[in-house]
This record gives sequence, C-alpha cells and structure tokens, in this order.
Amino acid sequence: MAPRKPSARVTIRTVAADAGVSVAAVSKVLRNAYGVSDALRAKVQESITRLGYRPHAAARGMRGQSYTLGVILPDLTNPFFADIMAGIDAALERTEYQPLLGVGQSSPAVELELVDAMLDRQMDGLILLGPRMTIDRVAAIAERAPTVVMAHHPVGPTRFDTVNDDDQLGARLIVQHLAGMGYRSIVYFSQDLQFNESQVTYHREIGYRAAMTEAGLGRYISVVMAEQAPREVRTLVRQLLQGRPRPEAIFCWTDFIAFEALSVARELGLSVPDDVAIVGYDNTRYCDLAQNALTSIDQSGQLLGLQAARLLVERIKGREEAEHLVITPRLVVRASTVRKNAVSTGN
Amino acid sequence: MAPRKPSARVTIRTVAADAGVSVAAVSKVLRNAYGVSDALRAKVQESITRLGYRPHAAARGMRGQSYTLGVILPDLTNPFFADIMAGIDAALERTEYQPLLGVGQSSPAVELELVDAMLDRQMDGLILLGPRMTIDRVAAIAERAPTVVMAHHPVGPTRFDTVNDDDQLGARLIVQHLAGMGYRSIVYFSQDLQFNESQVTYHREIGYRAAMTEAGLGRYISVVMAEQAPREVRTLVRQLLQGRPRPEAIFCWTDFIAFEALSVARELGLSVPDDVAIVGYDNTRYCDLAQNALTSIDQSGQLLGLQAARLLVERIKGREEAEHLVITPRLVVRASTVRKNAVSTGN
DNA sequence: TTGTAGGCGTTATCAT
DNA sequence: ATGATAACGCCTACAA
Repeated sequence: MAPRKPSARVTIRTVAADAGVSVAAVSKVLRNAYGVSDALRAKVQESITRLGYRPHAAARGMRGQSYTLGVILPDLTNPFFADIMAGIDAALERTEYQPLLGVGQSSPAVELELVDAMLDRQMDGLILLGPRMTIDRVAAIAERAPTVVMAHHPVGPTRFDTVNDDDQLGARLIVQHLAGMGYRSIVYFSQDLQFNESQVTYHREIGYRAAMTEAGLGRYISVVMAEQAPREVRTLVRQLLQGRPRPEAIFCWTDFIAFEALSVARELGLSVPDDVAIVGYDNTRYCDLAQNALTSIDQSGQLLGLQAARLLVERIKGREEAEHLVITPRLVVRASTVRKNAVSTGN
Repeated sequence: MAPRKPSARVTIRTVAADAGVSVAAVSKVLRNAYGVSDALRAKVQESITRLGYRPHAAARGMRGQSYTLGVILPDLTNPFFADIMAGIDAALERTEYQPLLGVGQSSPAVELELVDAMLDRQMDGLILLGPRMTIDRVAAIAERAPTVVMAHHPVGPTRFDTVNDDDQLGARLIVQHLAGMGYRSIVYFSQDLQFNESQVTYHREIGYRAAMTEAGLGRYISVVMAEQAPREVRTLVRQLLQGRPRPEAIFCWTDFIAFEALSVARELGLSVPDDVAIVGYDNTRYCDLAQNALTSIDQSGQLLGLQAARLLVERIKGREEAEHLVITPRLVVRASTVRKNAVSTGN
C-alpha cells in the first residue's frame, strides 16, 4: 500500500525558492504585511497558486493566528441555530477565518471543556451561543481570548461583546398581541435554570410581567418552569391544560416547547386557538407548517450571526471597548393565536 | 487595561523542571509511550495537575497528532444529526480526541473547502456525514487522511470506512407496511441530485422499486425529485396532491420533506391518512408530535455516530483494511399511515 | 525592500 | 529507564 502522503509538503520555503525570493517576503505577502513591492507580490502569488501552497495552520498557530474561530452551540436540535450559522458563514465568507463548531450539550461543564479544547487549539476567538454557564465564567473566558456572546445578556461592564435580540420587547409584543385578541390568563412557560439574570428566558419573563401589568392582567401573571427534556415539558403542559381554570394562552420561551404544547393540546382534544392559544419564540422554519401555524417572534438569526462574526473579527483585530448589539424582534402572527370563531360569531 | 495573558504559559518544560525530570520523560507520560517507570509517571502526573498544564495543540500538530477530529455535516436544520453527534460525543468521551464540526451547506464546493480547512489544521481524521460530493472526491480525501463516511454508500473497494443503515431495507419496510395497509399508488419523493449511486436516496429508491414490484404494485412505481428548498418541495407536493389520480401514499426520503407534505395536505383540506398516507425517514423527534404523528424509519443516529467515531479512532491508530458497517433500520408506525375510518365503518 | 536567524511547544530519534 | 536534541512550518525582530 502506498503511504498516506506520497507528495512532499509545499512549505513557505518551497514557494520562496520557486519565486526566487526569501521566506520573509512570502510570509509578508501571505499576511498582507507592510513593505512588499507589487512586483514581488505578483511573483509570489503566482508561485503560490501554481504550487497549490496552503499555509500550515498549526505552524501559524504557534507564532501568530490560527485563523480559526470557535462557535459553541448548546445543542443541534434547535433549527434556529442553523440561521445563526448561516449568518456567521456569510460574514466570514471572504475572510481567511474558518468557523468550527462545538456542541455544549446544554451543560456548563461540557461548555467549559469545549472552551478549553478550543483555546488549546489556539483559536483566535470564540462565539458563545446561549451559554448555560454563569456570566462570571463567560467573563473569565473573555480574559483569555476575544469573545462574543449571543443570546446571553451582559450585566454591568464587560470585556466581551454581546449580540442579542430585545427579549423584553419580544415578550411584550407577544403579550400585547394576545391581550389585543382578548386573551387574559396568559401563562409564561420558561426554562428551569439556576437563577441567572443574563439568560434570555429571564429577560423574556421581565417583559412578560411588565406587559401583563400594563395590560391590566397583573392578576393573571403565572410562570411555569421546566427542564427542556420533552417528557417533562409534556407533563407540565398537560397539567396546565387539564387544570381548572385552564389558561387561555401559553407563551413558550422557544418554539420547540410550543410544538410540544401544540401536541399535548391536540392529544387532549383541545382546539388551538379556540380553547387555548399558543405562542413560540424564534420563528424557526417549522412555525410555517400548517400543522403548527405557530405565532412566534422573529429575531433574524442570520442577522444576529452576521453581526456576531463581524464583532469578533473586529475584536481580534484589536478593538478593546465592548459592544453590545440589540436587534429589534418582530412578531409573526399565525393561526395559533387568531380565533376562528370570530367569523362564526359574525354569521 | 491588563494584557490578555498575564500568566506565562505552562509548557512541557515547566512541568519537566517542576518534576525534576527531562522534557522527553514528560512527553512520554503524556503519550503513554513505552519506557517510563511508575515512579516517574506519578511524579510527572502530579506536576501536571498541580500546574494545570495543558498540551499546546498547535505545537502537537506540528510534530504528532492534533487530537482533533473533523465532522462535516450537510446542514444544521435536520435534527437527525443531533442524534449522530450525541453518538460521536459518547464514543469520544473518554479519549483525548475532540470532535469539531463544520457545516457543508449541502454544497460539494463548500464541503471540499471545509475538508481543506480541516486538513490545514492538522486534523487527525474526518467524519463525512451524507457528503454531497462525488465518491471519487471522497476517495481522494481518504488518501490524505483517515476518513469515515456516514450515510453514503461505498461502491467497490475503498480506503475509507463507511457506516450506513440498510437504506434498501428501510425503503422496503415502508412499502411493505403501506401495501399491507391497502395503499397501492405509492410515490417515492426523492432528492434532486446529480445521479450518484452512493447517495442514500438512490439506495432507498432501489428498495422502493424492488418492494413495489414484489408487492405486485410495479405499475404504480413513481419517483419524484426535488431540490431541498422548502418552497420547491411544497410546490411539487401540491402538484402531486392535486393531480388526478391523486396518489394514495407518499414516501418521503427524509422526515423534513414529510412534514412539508403534511402541511400541504392540510392546506388542501385532505385528511392524513384517509385521503393520503405520508411516511418519512430518520424518525427525528418531531415525528412524535401529535400534529405530525409521522410513520418513519428509525436508523438509530446515536449508534451510527458511535460506530463511526470508533472506526475513525481505530483507523487513526493504524488499521488499513476498510470496514463497512450496516445498521438494521426499524419501522415506527404512527397515525400518518393508519386509517381511522376502519373504526367509523364499523359503526 | 529584502534576507537571516532564532524561537514557538511538541515529538521522536538516538545516546547514555 | 531516562535524557539531550534535532526537526516540524511559520512569524518577526533585526540586519543589510
């Protein structure tokens, strides 16, 4: 059997020899560094493409940058992350930076291992997506490498950037919409995390409470929390829907929970939205399916991802002051909150 | 502002000095290499944990392994990949290997770029998940690095391993089930790829055709192909369902397509499964939702992922002969293919 | 503007 | 069983 690598590696030295210049010159061309003549640059570029030279990332990582960005996602089941990644990819399209993903399994411990693994690998920067770890851990990471955090709100001054949608506003839009449609007892279905004021669920709760009060529905305020395991979600939703009095609407902190809620409602023979309205958050592609027709909040994952990648590259290039971007969310109304009997009453 | 890294790096030299041994000795302990006394090993281990030493992956990548494995997924929207990743993570749990993901965007060009990027970064091996590139490209990659391919069937002898479910059998199970329930005109809804006999869709088509013929339904054989963009899928499904005669059942090559089909059926006011039965493939978690209740094929993503990671590590450790694993799929029947009017006729 | 000479942290060969 | 040391490919003072 032939050995795995028959052809010798093309190094910066090969290129230099081929182009008849020094290695330093080639390195400078590679990094767009100062002090190379156009003629030299052209010669080198020509040799690079002809020889098919590719810089050895590990060697780069030892001295300079690795041109690798780490992205840590909590899980792979939420299609919302696909939109975000699309945005990140788009932002990095024309740069040398390569995003590489790790899955944090919604576990602070795994997330931290992943961060270490990525920094061991000399990644130039990190994007943390909805991290479950506490915010002081995030702060500690930001001391070690340029960091941008998404779907995780800053508290106080930070040394990392954040990109979020306005979760309080999103929740308000939902409550206002539901109240406008005549729903009064609106339950907020949140996630069971150790109390952490940087979590999006917490911000949505604030918005929910404020909007309920403003709408004169303060006495209907009710927050339920569940682990995100489907079974537990279903059990809790079932309890809610079988309770007396049954809530008129459920605002789920993310679409996935809302889909489970739709499922339970159907199993119980309840009509959505006539017996109970259901709302999600993230406006993932499954909301559009007729069997879901889920009213939800669109926070434009693409845009969020794009901005996050942009901020990270800026920071790698030297920016020191933290930037905190907030995207304005948009309500997308579908059948899950629009009563059909409005028509039948008319007849 | 404090500089990013106030504390000097703990290198193998620091550890060696601390433990009072040579650098070579530490390196041997790190790699479990032959020829270290227990006493020395203990001393070194102690220093390592006390100093919190972590090997510098880039430096490792220059001489030895990087202990990084690249996983390339076609996209992030299919929750089936979450199961596979869970299996990969589980297999790698107790090893030094770290899986890192790249998203191929269902594009051969992007996939190839990703492969280059990963090999530039000295990854020790690659797992290609449902690659869209042609099989000779895959073969070329396998010459450059240890490679395991999932959801992509080998043709002829190869230098890479594969892990697949028995796609022909899966398709047969579906057709047999549908035929047994009395459905005759069963359409196979496949993916529009340049013809490539290694794609799973192709294997499912073979199984479909064979099973249809065996069931005496040869004259009903009908294959439709679509790009995977939701809009095109919906358009084609709508054409199918509005056609005369309308097919009695649609077997979709993957769950996601089936969910779209369910949606279109509902929009057209058709009952599933009374007017049309719908089947998916992968048994993703959304199949269980009452609003989908989708009959599907379970191919145990966890197991697939686990095996793939195991094979890859074996191969990195030196195995030369290719292994080709095939997992047996299992039919999971739900309401989307079980006629309800069997009951109503009884009344 | 271009070239030379370490040095980054690790592995692996070769002595001892 | 242990240790000294030469690579690995690139970056960056510094020198020319």
